[in-house]
Amino acid sequence: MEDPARIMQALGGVALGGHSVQGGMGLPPSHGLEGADGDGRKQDIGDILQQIMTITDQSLDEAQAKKHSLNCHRMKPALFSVLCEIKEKTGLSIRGAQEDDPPDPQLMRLDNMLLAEGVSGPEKGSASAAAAAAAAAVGGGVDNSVEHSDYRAKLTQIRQIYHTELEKYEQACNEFTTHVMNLLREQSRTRPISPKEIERMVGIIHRKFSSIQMQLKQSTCEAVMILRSRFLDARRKRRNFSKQATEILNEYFYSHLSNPYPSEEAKEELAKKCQITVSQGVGSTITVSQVSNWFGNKRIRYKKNIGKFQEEANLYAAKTAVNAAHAVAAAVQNSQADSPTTPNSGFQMKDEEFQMDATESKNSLLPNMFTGSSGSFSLPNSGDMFMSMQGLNGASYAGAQVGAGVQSQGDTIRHAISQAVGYNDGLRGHLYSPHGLNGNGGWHDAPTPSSVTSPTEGAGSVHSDTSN
DNA sequence: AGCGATGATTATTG
DNA sequence: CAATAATCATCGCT
Repeated sequence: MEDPARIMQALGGVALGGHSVQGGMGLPPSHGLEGADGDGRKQDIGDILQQIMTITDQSLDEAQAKKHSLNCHRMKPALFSVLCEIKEKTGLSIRGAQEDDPPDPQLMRLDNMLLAEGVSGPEKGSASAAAAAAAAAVGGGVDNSVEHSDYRAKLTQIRQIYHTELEKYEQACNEFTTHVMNLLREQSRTRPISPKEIERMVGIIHRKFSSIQMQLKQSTCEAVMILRSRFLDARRKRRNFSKQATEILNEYFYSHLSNPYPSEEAKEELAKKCQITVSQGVGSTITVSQVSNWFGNKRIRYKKNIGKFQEEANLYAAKTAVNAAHAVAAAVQNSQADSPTTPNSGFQMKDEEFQMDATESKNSLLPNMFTGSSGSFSLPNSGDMFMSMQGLNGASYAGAQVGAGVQSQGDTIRHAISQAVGYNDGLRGHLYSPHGLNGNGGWHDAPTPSSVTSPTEGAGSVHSDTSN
């Protein structure tokens, strides 16, 4: 183990691609020829060895000259035999030092992790593609939306650094190996070096470099772990959705109250819509999985305490109702002649809001209301819609035909109204009636709210309630 | 600080 | 595997 170590020491000046490798190469300081005997020749040998050692530190010309003089030295044959002798004696220790490299379990662990994290592994195509793959691998899902861009970018960075470093080390290793081999071959003329020893040398160099690589891998792993934990922490650190986003989600929720389970496409659309709406602002972007979370939370919380959400339900139901009404009105052109209520007041005061809603949601909201949920949207009942509108405005419904207004409590009244409307509607019971979830409290079995269930029953009782 | 609202995570279930 | 239910952790307000 000594020979090679010294040689490496002698070659220590070789540049390693500009990278410090101090950690990996724990080279022992050079002592003299510790085990050498033969005091008489020791001095001579020491001198010559010294010359050999310093060869590499000198310019080529000098080195050539020195080598030449060495080779022509009269003592050369003697020295050679002496070296052979010494070598024979130390040969045993060399054999003993022969270490095979068992697949280091830790290295394998690191490799596996890097592979799993997408840091190592096949370098496919562009960096962005690789980054995407990496992100997908980490996310463990199809959730490769904008939210992860930060994470992805950092992971890509790590990946790039890792690969460049790895490349550099590999290159340095190769250079170093060839350099050493050349030197050894060269020196084999001055001292006995068998090809086997060169081979062994190469092996040792490779081991050294692979230990450096392991360090690199380790630190890369650490970096990924840190990045990951930060990322997870950041995810836990929630940010409330923007008002508009919540609005959009709520609109969908309450307009699909009978079956508030948006399909994957619907979720995507909602997420997209939320992004667009919030795009300019600093507001958080919303992902599909966040939409899923939101609906999950919303369903459970709504079901848990319908009362608490009633006001909100009315609000959004009315909103969509306004949309619907407006659309219907536009389509049918003032066919509300029958309407028992006074359409104008309630209708118009919401109009401006409608404008806004209509522009931002005309594509999905209306179709949902009419096709998605009820299938039929016979007009005659539009009066109910106006009723609900007024109710939610809180202001003007009092004078309207629903006499219940006597009680000042707006909430209860709105609740009652909503129930009444929920039962009557031509827009189908799901509009925002809590009865949308079958009396048992579950949505599960009613994916397709058999809609046309005529308003016959229910309506009566509820109505009577309200009017009293 | 306390508290409710709310987004996210976890465990359970069919 | 998606939905639910429970729980966690933070936000926003008072």
